[in-house]
Amino acid sequence: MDQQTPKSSSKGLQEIAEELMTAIATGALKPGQRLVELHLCNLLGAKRNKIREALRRLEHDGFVRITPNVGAFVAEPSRNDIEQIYDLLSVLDAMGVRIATPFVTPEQLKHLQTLLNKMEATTKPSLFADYNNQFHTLLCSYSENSRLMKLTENLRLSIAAFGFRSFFAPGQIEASRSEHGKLLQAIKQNKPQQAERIMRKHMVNAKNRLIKWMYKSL
Amino acid sequence: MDQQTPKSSSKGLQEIAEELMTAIATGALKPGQRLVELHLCNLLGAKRNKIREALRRLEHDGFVRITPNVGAFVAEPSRNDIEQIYDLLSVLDAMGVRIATPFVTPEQLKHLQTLLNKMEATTKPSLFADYNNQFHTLLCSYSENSRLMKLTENLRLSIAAFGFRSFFAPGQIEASRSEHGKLLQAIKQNKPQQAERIMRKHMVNAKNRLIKWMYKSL
DNA sequence: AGTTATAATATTGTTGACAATTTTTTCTCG
DNA sequence: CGAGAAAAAATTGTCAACAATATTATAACT
Repeated sequence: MDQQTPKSSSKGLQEIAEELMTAIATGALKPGQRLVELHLCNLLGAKRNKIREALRRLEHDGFVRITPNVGAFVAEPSRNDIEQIYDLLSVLDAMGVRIATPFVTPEQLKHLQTLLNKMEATTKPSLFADYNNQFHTLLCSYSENSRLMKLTENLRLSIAAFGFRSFFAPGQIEASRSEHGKLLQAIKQNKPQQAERIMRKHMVNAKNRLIKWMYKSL
Repeated sequence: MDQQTPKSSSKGLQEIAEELMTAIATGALKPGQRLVELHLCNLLGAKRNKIREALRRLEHDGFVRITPNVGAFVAEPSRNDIEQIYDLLSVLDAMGVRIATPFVTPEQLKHLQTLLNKMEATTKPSLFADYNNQFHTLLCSYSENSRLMKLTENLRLSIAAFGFRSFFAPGQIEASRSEHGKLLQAIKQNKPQQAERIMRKHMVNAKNRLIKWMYKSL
């Protein structure tokens, strides 16, 4: 009768996968950590088959590494992995803003500005990183390309566990702010190509800042 | 004892998923067609749990649509879906060629040229489309970004079932040839940015040609 | 004949049990 | 005490049976 029963019974695959992803992204599950199916079962209140499927999906999306007959482990992204992910994000986010720019409404602009304001008001790196993610995600959503959205969300999550680290380096928060400012201006002036260029540069810079900071001893 | 047993026993998830994807891509499984788990079981010689997991992955990657308690159906990409996929491919393939260009070896260039030659020699649309896919895939592989590779392969497969149709339109094969020629030249001359631009334009053109052809009655 | 209710079948969803394998612990011997 | 073998426990992989639901076929009625 009722069209949309509120997913009455147990948790769905999507939910479980998301919970696991955020647990990995927030660092509750640490890189290299072993993921025992039964533990996840009573941790998330789900049956083993569901956990199993979720783990396979997470492997496919690069969040965990599965060794046959041994088990699943939280992925430990190498430097190369990080660079790959940022390279992908740079062109995808840039594409997003290019497509979105001509259609951004004043309200949406306001939301973006609000997030930038919040970023102005904070100096705490982890919080700043959170707003930063929200900004990029929101902006990307305005492109109305659901596939692009899913891809970028996944990529962002997969580096969330350590992407925030670059904001600990001195001067990086300021640099990020300034780049975001320029970006928003290009959007306001309805210049898609310029916005795309700025975004791409911004993400490449972010990549370089993070790499430099993480591997600064070398 | 032996380090690498050759996947002795039954089929793995990866295999099953790939078989299903190619079956969808080649049109052996048609858009909208219902996929009954038991049928796939004795079709692929796999157990239901494996089929199940494979279907879930395929749903996640956009190859099938799953309705709870009802089942899985081969996806029927809408015009919007097709545009989304081509838009993604245009920036991803372009990124691939940009990264690859500075590192392409003479041998790799030769392989690419060989494929272009084959494309010169054929006028059969489906065969042309096949070589076309091989060309793009091979070129993308030279970027050495495994994530990019996986993404573009999936995207290409997900439109393979009808992407070839545009080559039935008069003049489209020739247009594609000329664009590929320019692209290879830019690569030979080690001009990454130019190659990137050409690739992007090429993919946008391909998108427009396909859309125009598929929805020409409108 | 056409339409609706009812039964039969088919299909998906879920669960627990068991086999195969790996990991940990214990035990034995030098 | 340490190394290595043997036993125990833990974990993953697999499967078949069952429940819940949807689809199809049949029957009853107008």
